Amino acid sequence: MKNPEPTNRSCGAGMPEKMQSRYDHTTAEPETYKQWEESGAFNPDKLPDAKGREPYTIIMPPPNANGHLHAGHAMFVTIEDIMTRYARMNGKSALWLPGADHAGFETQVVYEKKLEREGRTRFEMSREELYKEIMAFTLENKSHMEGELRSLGASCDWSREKFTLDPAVIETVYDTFKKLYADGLVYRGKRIVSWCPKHQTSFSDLEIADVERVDPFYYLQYGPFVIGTSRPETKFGDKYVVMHPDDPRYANYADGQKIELEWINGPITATVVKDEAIDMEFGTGAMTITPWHDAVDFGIAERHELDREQIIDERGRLLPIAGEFAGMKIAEAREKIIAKLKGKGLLVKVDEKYNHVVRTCYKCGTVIEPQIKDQWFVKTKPLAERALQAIEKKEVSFIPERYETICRQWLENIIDWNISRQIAWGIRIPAWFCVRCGEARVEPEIKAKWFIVRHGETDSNKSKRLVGQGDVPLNDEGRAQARAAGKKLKSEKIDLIVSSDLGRCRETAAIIAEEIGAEVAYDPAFRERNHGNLEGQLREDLEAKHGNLYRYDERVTDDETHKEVEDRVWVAFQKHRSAHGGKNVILVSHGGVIRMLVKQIRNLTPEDALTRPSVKNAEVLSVDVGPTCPTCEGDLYEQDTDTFDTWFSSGQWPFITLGYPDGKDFKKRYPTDVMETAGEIIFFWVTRMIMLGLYVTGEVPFRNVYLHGLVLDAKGQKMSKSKGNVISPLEITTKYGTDALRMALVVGNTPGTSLALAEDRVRGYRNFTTKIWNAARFVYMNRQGGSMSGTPSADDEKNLDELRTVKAEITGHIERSEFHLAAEKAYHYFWHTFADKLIEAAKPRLQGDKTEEKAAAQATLEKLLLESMKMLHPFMPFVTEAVWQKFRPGTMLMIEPW
RNA sequence: GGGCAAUUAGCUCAGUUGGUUAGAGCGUCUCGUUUACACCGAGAAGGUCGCGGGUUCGAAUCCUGCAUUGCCCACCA
Repeated sequence: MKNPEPTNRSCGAGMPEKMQSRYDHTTAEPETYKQWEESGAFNPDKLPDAKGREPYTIIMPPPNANGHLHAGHAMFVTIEDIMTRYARMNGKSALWLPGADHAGFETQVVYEKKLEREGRTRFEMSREELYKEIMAFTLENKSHMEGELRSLGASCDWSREKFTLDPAVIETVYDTFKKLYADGLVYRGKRIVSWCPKHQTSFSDLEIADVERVDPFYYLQYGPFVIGTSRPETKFGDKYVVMHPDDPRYANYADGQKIELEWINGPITATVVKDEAIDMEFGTGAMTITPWHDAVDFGIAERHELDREQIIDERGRLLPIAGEFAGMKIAEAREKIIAKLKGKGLLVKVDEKYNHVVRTCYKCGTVIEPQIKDQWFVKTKPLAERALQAIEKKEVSFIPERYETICRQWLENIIDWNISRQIAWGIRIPAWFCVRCGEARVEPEIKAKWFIVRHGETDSNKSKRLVGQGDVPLNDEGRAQARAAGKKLKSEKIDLIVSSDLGRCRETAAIIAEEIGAEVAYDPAFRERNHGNLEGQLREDLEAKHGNLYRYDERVTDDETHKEVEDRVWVAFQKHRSAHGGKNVILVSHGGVIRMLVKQIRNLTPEDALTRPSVKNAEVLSVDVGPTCPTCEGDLYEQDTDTFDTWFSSGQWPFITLGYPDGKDFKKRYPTDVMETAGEIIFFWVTRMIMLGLYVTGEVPFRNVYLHGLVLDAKGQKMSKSKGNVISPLEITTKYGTDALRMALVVGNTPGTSLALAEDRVRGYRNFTTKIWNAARFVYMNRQGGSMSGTPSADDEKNLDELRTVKAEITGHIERSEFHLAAEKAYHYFWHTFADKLIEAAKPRLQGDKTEEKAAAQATLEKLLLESMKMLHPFMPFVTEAVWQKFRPGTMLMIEPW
């Protein structure tokens, strides 16, 4: 139980203020932080003598704004804050620039889990809705995260804080992408990518976790060959059998030779291919290939220009090529396929305990299903070569040094970087595709936007009656739909609405116009198809009588053909387009009309146009008008829906945050002094910052890289939510104080190695905090109305000398980034020299009756104490500041000269 | 299959360029209710520095081999 202390105010006026007998970090820490922040001294431009100071800059690795800080964050805050505080006290213009990362994929995964708990899914939401919700979620978490950084004592300059989705950040990221594109270093390629069927996105190689598994391995009879596979479900399309050119067992077969053979779903023609990628030692030395779903096979197919067929869809189900197995999930299909093969006598043998490595999604553990997809890639070789040169020339140095080799080896073996992610949360890729031919263009000039909206629901729609040019009104649902569409379009700058003049479109257009405040022009050319005497009849009755109603240029009876609609509508559309030039226009029309409009816009075949699902009531399609496409002469585009891999933007963080290219900070502070971050993200982040920094600015982004290890639990195990051994830094600081946690994280922790965080250790440093407070209280108690002075004795001089020696050693340690040694030395000096020995030795002198002696002893103690506070301040900023201000009211230890 | 790191007191870890009796925190034991502090003080026990070789006047520290553990990388169907 806490013993109630009289408050300071209750002391009589004129009496020296007493120090409370116990230091209460829970109240002192937030107050002190507030005072620091309000003083403005986190901002180097507001430090005393700001102009004469030499720049010192650390860019904070932006924590993910999707949750709370973990122990690893506490580690980086501690180390970077030590660096910053020391630099500031040491007379530098110390800037520690904070930030927050939108963490694209990670955050979307977190948010999807939240949706799942609420019984929702992103696949039912529009991209915009999802983005908006995640943004709200992220901004809320971002502010929590910032509060947590404050409570850890981070002396960073909040006035310069950046978020990875700030407009200025996005602009620079776009500029970099454009530059890469112009230099031929970014390309769009049909390439095999690592696809997660659950998350519906592709990954870079770094996001794949290899897992060892035991699975059955099947030997199958493939014509005259026996092939081995652990994945029979991919074998449907296998029509190439590959072997090593030097394999004597297959010397009789020639490259290109055709062989007829019986396969899973009937006879096929197989082609022999000879390729050196084959390992003669493995299995039978012959294998069939599935280029669409395997990276090695893809490589072979590339070299020999072989056909590729997709067997498995994006959700992990078999496609029609699998015949009777189509639609099945892989696990289900595998057994059945094997059963069938066995039935046909094609199963030679099974090795039940085959040990192999399976590539899985690092987030959900789902087996990665390689797919061939169009993605954006960065050609990393030239960038990596430049980075290697810089490392070679020691323009960047690493602590610990071994990371230099690790980094170099990775850069030497780098492969192209897939930077597109199929998620909504992130920076959308500034590329547009020609809707006619699919050609990609980076940031074309968009002259206008067209939105095509189908009218809202009518009772006829609902009852499935054929209504063409008949004039029917919207029903209540239809009006609500129109209203919703209007609201959605509000943010677009619409100049004009063009509408069919039939009632249901008029009404829809009017409601939208009301929402967005634009004029409406009517044009009968956009009326629905004229159904002639079929008008008003039930669709199913007509289908029963006439068969398929979706015919292209053939009448059912006396109705208008789709082709005629197409011609009429396309002429009208083109006429309006030229009339309304650069305007943003909404076109309100009918299902049949939109179908034919889409056919023209996308250059679809009649069959494709007529079989695709119709647009829903009040559904909004959009298309951008851009420059004439050099390939097909179309000028309509739609923007890529993919977003950048989050590391593509954070890889540019140092120069972005400093305001490249013209910012004052950029000119003064780039390259920065230190990049301090977790060793585990060296490939994800550090190497990419070096590559992109050099590429964009011509200089390395930082001179030094300091990498810390993992923070483990007390038993030395990796913390993870699933293990339930996660230590929350906030719980620890609430219990023992931030100063104690910081000491526990820094003492005994060498750079690059992991640290087990045991609560006992934190408690030990909490005790140290108390020790500091009490020693200070003793010294304070003995001053009589203020600091005293007296001629120091020989012993005093010796003690002051010793302190100077210790301080010089600590300074050396800090300068060499040996924070663990510096902290321990300061700790040891304070407790076991200053408190245990020097205070005890001074007691008789203080209690004696010689005033001069007393004053000298007191003055020395005070000097030793305050110097100790300075030495300890970078490590334990809170308690040292509190003590300092008791002795030197009106000043701030944080900005005292070291 | 490669690469890297670690192996020091019961536990978690320091030990900077090789130099006198190898350190810290926590834990254990003994003593101490001395007016800064029991979230304390004084003291103690506890280590053949993973194992084997080598270099050296001298090795926890450098070299080499081995063992164990952990991490990273890698397209064997």
